[in-house]
Amino acid sequence: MARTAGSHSGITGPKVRQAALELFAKHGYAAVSMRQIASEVGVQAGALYNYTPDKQSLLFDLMQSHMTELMAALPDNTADDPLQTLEHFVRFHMSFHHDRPEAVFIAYMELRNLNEQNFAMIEEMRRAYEDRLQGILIAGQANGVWDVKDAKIATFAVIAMLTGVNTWFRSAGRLSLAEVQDQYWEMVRKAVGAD
Amino acid sequence: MARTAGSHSGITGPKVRQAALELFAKHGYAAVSMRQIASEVGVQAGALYNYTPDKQSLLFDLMQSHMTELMAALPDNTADDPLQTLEHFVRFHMSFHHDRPEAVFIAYMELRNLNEQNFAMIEEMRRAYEDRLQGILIAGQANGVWDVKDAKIATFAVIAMLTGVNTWFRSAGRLSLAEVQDQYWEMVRKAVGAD
DNA sequence: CTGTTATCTGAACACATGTTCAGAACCAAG
DNA sequence: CTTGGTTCTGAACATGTGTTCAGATAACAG
Repeated sequence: MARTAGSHSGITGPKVRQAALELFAKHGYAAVSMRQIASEVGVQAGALYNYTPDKQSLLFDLMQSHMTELMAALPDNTADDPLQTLEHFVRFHMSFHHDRPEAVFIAYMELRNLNEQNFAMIEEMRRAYEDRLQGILIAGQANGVWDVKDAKIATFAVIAMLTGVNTWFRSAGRLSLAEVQDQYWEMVRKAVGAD
Repeated sequence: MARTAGSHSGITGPKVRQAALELFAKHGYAAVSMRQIASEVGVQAGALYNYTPDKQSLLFDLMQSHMTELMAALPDNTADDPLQTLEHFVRFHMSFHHDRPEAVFIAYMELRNLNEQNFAMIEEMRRAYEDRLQGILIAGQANGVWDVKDAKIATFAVIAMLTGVNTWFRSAGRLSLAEVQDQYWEMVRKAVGAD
């Protein structure tokens, strides 16, 4: 019969993930204890093990969810012309990352705390994401829309530049996200040599 | 029992720093124990306290040394024209960071493990470094050498882009550092709108 | 109400943590 | 060889670690 028994699985589960997300982002995976997470949730440490087999899986699940969401949200790019596609990518990357600073932070900082298998899986998803940008850059190069010497290098450069925004941008600052997006898009457009 | 040494302050001291540098860079500050560092040095944990008052100071010293070296090595830029100054900055940043990947990694990843005072000091040094680039960008803007909408944003963008190289560049790869420097310089030059 | 079952507590386990310190081991000078 | 000072060991301290599990607790079905 329909599950529904005694309690708060539907509430506690998400709370555990949320607490882990915030604490890992703030203090780092290694510096956060299961007891701290439990305390944030309002529960004893043992109860966490109803929701994750171990601490490592908790980290991995957060990172995997993030990367899966990222890939799913990434706009398709078979239709438009390369310049528009690149612009969409730039704006998408910035707004998606802006909306989930903790997950982004963890995805970049905690790679070394994944075990070998988990690391390989996340790394492959990251590569798939980078490949999407690289594909766009190659397409525009083939069409003569812009001029990049090495698509791989340009890919790294653009992603690093865009992701870096998360380290300083605050919604309460002097610029809105839209303004920052405009300026970054202009820099990217110029950097690849598009008019 | 068999002890190893007698008066090795001049040897053990640097060894402690080196071991801490490597281990912190590889596993993260919080994930590394004093006993691991000691073992790398070939000594018992207690002996480390002849060289550092505590673990926190060990981290801070590494970061402070790195930032001090960075500022000291940064070429002066009062003489040249802005375009050349910017090019020097770009090439300098890339080669300096390339030469000390562990220190760079630590300087970016372990900020949150500094206590409040230490964090403030490192953060100020970082700001001073960024200000140097910002100064260059403003000077070139004033001279009409290039066109950047917002010098602060351009500063962040350029630094993020350049520092990102450390995450993927390997000397054994298909490109030399010089080639990568050339390409990044071209992208930066175009991004700021210089001919 | 009773019976069932998912959820949680609280204690325990075995081991790791940063740090301290008395005393041993060592080196160099006299 | 003796003395003096530096460097290191080995054990200890108090606390924290991830994880397990028997049993208490709560929510539902009948």
